[in-house]
Amino acid sequence: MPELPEVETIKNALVPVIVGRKILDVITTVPTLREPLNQKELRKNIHGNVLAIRRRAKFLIFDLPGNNCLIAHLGMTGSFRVEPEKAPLLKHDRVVFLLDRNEKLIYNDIRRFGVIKNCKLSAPDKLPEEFAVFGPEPLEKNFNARYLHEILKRCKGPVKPFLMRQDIVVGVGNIYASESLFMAGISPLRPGNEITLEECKSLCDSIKRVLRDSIKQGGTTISDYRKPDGSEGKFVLRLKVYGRDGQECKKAGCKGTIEKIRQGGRSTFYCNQCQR
DNA sequence: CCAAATCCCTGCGTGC
DNA sequence: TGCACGCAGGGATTTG
Repeated sequence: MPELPEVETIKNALVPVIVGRKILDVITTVPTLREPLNQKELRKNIHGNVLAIRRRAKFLIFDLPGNNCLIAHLGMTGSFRVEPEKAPLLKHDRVVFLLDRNEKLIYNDIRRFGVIKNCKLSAPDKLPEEFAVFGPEPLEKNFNARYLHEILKRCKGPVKPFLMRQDIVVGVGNIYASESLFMAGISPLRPGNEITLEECKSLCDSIKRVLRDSIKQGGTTISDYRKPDGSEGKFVLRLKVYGRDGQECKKAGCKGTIEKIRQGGRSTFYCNQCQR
């Protein structure tokens, strides 16, 4: 569930609380998340001052001394919170980072689809080598109509699943893919290679607007997602199609109905009238 | 080579 | 009330 706006919101909340603090120790409570949790490796490398917290794609990067960093991916149900050292652990608390000033940073993940690991960077400010496969950040200038058109013209299948591919553009998940296509008035069923440069411009702009608007609202809370302070993101109130199957289209003057279909094993929501 | 299907995991809602 | 089942979806892996 956490897509780019949710991860960005979490980063923004963690920066003032965590940057400059010292990690003293790491405790794991389960052997694996999506990948095995290597407690030995984590304890050895994840310690010292947190120099910065960055986001790339749906990953958080906690920069540490010695070009070490902690990589965190929240999967579907991951969350972070800060508590006093003595506070009891809750169900599904998977990794605990002991901090200075008698506090701890806790990673909770019901379904264990997340990733917590350490990584050595080639230089400060560099990204982990495994991130080389990622496409552009959707809010950066190198994600634009010309780029998207160039990619999509090689995509024969329906456009929507391609928007969720992290090697094409990062950070767009199931919710924002549906919402962006609605805003652009493009059907999720349209073959990628039939989408014109002009439509790519519209789609590109829509992706940027939807993501920026959601970040402003603190992300989308559907069920599990919470900001680190426990509050909910407000973008759910602005969703136009996601989760609205059977309801009226919200576009002014449109008499369409929101449909729900399955694409690539995921639900897609779209208006049967104003998305062509 | 590309795309669709499957799997990982837990909680929740539904129908019988 | 309880149980079986489907669904939620990020992403790696498998299958077609």
